Amino acid sequence: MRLRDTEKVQLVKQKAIELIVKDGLEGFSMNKLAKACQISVATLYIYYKDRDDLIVKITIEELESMTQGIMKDFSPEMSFEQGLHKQWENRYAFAKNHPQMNLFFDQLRSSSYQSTLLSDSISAFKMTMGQFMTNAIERGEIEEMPLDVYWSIAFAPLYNLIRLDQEGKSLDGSPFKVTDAVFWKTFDLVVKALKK
Amino acid sequence: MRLRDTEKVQLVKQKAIELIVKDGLEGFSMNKLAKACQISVATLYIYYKDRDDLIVKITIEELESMTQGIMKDFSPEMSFEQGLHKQWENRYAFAKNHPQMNLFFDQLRSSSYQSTLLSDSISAFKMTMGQFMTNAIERGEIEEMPLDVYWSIAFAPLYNLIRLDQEGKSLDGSPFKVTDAVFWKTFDLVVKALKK
DNA sequence: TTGTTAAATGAATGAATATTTATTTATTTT
DNA sequence: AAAATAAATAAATATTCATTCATTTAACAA
Repeated sequence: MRLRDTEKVQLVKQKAIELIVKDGLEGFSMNKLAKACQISVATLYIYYKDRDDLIVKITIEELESMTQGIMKDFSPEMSFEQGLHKQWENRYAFAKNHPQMNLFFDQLRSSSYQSTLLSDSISAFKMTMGQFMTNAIERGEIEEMPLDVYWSIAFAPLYNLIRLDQEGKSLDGSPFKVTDAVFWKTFDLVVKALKK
Repeated sequence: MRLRDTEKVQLVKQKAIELIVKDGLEGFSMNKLAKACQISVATLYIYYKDRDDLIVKITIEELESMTQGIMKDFSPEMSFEQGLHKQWENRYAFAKNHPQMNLFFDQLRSSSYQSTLLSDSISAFKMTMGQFMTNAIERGEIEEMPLDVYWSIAFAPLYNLIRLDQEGKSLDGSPFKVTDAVFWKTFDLVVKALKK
């Protein structure tokens, strides 16, 4: 029995993400991926059943790594301001350490894979986040509101900042990097919106 | 001289948007588009120079229609709360009347067309929006903050709500439609965040 | 009616795509 | 060292892609 070359397997995963971020799913092909890894296309079909399988499996792995990163040291029992701060911290850190991840997920969110992937697998994660909000409301820390309203205010501004930062330019076209100051200033305003 | 069939031209535009929203740019092809319109592929090459030209021209037209819709009855001289309310109203109305548009632009934002399209053409529009914020700060209606922070708080929650609405399901998986009440509740919280 | 012009077409083109095949290579087990 | 097994490959296949070509069709001008 010959062993599967784990370095090669890792390389495939990494290059796939790179290529999809660079060219979009539209410009991503099995042949290009093989060439980028300097391996035979056929090898890809040993690792994965087909193109779809490759994309789905890689995405699920990355999703899991991301939820893990986001949940680090977080508990739905934390106080509202502590908990939300931790969430912002974790998401900020993850975006910095995995600069391609948000772009990668953007690709999948705006593709035919969305329904398969992004809606299903994260349900446990979402439950926890829902619980956190419910607790905060019950404690009277924030106003009562639907989960979707909460989520839209609590996180949409954060991801918009991260996106602008990674695109590297501000809305007026000038160069742009999110500083810690700007980031936490935004956080303060979000807390102001939600707190009772 | 035979006249170009304007109904056919319109059909091509509409079906192109439909297909891109459904399958992504990745799954969009000239042959599929022709088949969907029940015309010859060659006809597409009478209307448009090539695939790129088709995508770019259609996008520019839709962008113009959208900025027009968003700017209706708005002026950067309006008071902060009135002006932002009008912006939310216009964007909400546009999203309702053109349910595919946000999804369509999402496709392009996460593609190689982004730099060509979404950064260039809207600059006048962005200038106006920047002016509106600057005025609000000068009048002391809102706190001082960078444009990107303002934008992230003022509009990212809105678009997140619209997206959830159009996906038709809430974060916990239950069916979801944005009601006027939910929409304006979110608006109130956003105003609360920004106002001095 | 006839000629002119561009719209519209069906059927090709070659290039790129995903996937499969037959074969070779490396590693473990006997 | 030989047999067994799966990894890895190079080369082929069938399909889909964007684009073009030769031809027909419709509308107007003479």
